[in-house]
Amino acid sequence: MTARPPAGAHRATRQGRAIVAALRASPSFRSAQEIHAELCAGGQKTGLTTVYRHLQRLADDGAVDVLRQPEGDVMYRYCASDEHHHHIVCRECGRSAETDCPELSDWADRVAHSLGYSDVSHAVEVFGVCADCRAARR
Amino acid sequence: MTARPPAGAHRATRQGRAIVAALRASPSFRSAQEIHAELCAGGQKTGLTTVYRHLQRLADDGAVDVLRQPEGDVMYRYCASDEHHHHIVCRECGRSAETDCPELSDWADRVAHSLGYSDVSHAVEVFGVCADCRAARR
DNA sequence: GTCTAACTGAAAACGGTTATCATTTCGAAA
DNA sequence: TTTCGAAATGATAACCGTTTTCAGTTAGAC
Ligand SMILES: [Mn+2]
Ligand SMILES: [Mn+2]
Ligand SMILES: [Zn+2]
Ligand SMILES: [Zn+2]
Repeated sequence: MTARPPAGAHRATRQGRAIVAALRASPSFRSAQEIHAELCAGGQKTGLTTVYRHLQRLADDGAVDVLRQPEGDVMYRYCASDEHHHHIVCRECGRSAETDCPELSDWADRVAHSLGYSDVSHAVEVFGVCADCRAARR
Repeated sequence: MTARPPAGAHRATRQGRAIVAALRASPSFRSAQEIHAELCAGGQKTGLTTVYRHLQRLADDGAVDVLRQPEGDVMYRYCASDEHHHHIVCRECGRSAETDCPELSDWADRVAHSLGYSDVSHAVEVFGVCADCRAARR
């Protein structure tokens, strides 16, 4: 009886490394299509499907944060922190910064419970214009 | 010279009234497709395109609030208040309640400015399980 | 009643994402 | 080092909510 491998681990591939590298190199949230285009342009041939698959798994594993823009596109960013936190995203260039949110969690819990809701979670995104973009404007 | 009408006002139609009525009657956020199905089931023949058009205009006019669910579908709800506010949405049935957010605005402004961002806006949705759904569970 | 811009809705187009499936590749075990 | 099955890949097609198109209908000002 040939005891087969555990079957469940991730395998190291050129494409996976390239996708993680692209995410790590960017201070902004990026879409699957942007990453795909970037890899192709840089000579790293990779299927769009594969990019989607890796981003999805990275998100499931909690390695990247997912942001759904007001327009609907889903964007990903490699996060410095693995704690729960939120982002401030530049409306013009996409650059984002992270911030924690103790007061926010308290507020959400308090309000939700007072209205009879349990199992509370919250989604917060703050948008603005970053210093660079403001300078470039004028 | 026949002075033509102002050209810009909205016209009263059976379909428009039905859509507004459906929104007003619901305490939950509803999708365009849900509203369309409801109208058709109730004998109010209406094109899906028309539902989308009315919801879009109502949203532009600020008469309804727009919520993009984590899964991506866009949902609409007729709002009681025209002030800036946020929602607590039941993950199971969609029922929502409104809440204001003075502390939240302060938090967002403070954090954003400290990171160099201006023209700050924020999007917040709180999710939970409402009392009815919690009761129905067990 | 006339007239025109607003409105309607069936059908086709759109665009991002996911499913399919034949093929390739990784890597644990032999 | 060779083997071999699960994991990964990627071209293609399907999906699905939404938007566009366009020919026909209708509200409502005159
Ligand atoms: Mn983050
Ligand atoms: Mn509201
Ligand atoms: Zn910027
Ligand atoms: Zn509920």
